Amino acid sequence: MASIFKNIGVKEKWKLLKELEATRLYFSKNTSLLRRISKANLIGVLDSGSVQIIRTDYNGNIIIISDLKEGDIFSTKFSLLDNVEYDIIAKEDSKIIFIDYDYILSGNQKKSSYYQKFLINLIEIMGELVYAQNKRINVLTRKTTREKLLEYFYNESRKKFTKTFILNFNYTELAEYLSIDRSAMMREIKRLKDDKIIETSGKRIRLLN
Amino acid sequence: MASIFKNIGVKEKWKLLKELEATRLYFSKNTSLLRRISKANLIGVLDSGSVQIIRTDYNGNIIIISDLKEGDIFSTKFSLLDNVEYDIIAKEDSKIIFIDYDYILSGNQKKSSYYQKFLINLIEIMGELVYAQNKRINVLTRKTTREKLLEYFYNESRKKFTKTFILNFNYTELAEYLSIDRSAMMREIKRLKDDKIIETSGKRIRLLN
DNA sequence: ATGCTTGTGTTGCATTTGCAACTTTTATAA
DNA sequence: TTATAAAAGTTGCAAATGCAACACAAGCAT
Repeated sequence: MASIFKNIGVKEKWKLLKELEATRLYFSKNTSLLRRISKANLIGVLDSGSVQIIRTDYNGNIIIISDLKEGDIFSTKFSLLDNVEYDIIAKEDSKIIFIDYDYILSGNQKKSSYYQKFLINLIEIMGELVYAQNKRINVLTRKTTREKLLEYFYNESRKKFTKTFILNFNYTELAEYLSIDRSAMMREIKRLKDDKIIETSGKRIRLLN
Repeated sequence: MASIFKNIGVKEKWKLLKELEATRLYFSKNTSLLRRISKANLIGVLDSGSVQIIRTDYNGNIIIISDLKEGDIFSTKFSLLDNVEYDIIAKEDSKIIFIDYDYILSGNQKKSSYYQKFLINLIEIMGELVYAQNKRINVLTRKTTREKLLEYFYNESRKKFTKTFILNFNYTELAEYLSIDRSAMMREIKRLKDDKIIETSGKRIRLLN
């Protein structure tokens, strides 16, 4: 798992943050980050606590876009946080380091070894993000509920090198990930079982044949 | 628009590629890149020509995942090119530079200024990629055809600062981007017009109200 | 233990959607 | 120009899906 400060010592970390003119802000539980920070191009690093990126739809329903934990990053630039529907909320008291993204890109920093490590770590994290998003797009672009489920299951099976695996999500979350109605999903899972394509027992899924 | 060699001179570019142990390969029109390169963790930079990332579904239908042009990058790591359904095809005679992704991440290169510029450019490109993917996920996760269309239209309108704009896609491509049936999409567009929510004339869309 | 919340499992029903099969229009190439 | 291909526009219909409304189980906190 990539981390933005990987291979960077504590002292170097603070030197780096100073060079980058980073600021560390404290947010108490259930407060909005976007209420306090400008929507400029920032990268936020969750130093402690936990936050959620959420979307509020026209009905007022809240959709959790992502759950971030210590060490995770988010960005007002490449997340859709410029969009009015989106917000980011501290789920616990949290400390967040903000770094100016344009300043990173401007390249007028010293070429310190830890700065270069920081860049490499950022690339690694972004690579993981791109990969996760590609995987999600890959399932979301399937037309039917059945195809979405099977694509997701086969991917998990391939990743875990076994035909039998445990879901990372609960069923409610899986429906949200696949962006389908939960009850319709349950119905389709039953059909997959009736058709002897899968077997399930709780969160354990087994791909047959 | 970001470019991987931005702010890097021609001489420096070749020095950099040598340091990174990059190789440049030639692919003639309509040949598969994955047939010739290993599926190791590579970043490919399209030096000249054009390539497409495609997915072949179980019916044998080919879905174009992305169209790459000069300067664009792709990766066997964070695209889904490890997936058997995916392939990457030269649409014209093309020259492609391959760089080992793990080698970039290993950080055991010299701290030359052009190497740092390269890293920064890579971050910028990946940032754009993440943003584009987030935008697509944002529309794909809408439940109905109408919501998908309106979300897409409102985004375009906001981006272009006008209620009247020209589609970047043709309607066939738009349906593919939204992952919906084209005829169903056309039907819904007609309903949006009937309901006086939009007006269209060719690729020109006007949002009413 | 008791209540409360969250997740699972199910069903009926109206609506939406994909699909197939067309025609017409617009581009593109010979 | 004329063929040819690609895109736009329609429609009927069966199937899939979302939604609402449940019952029930599991987890959690007081």
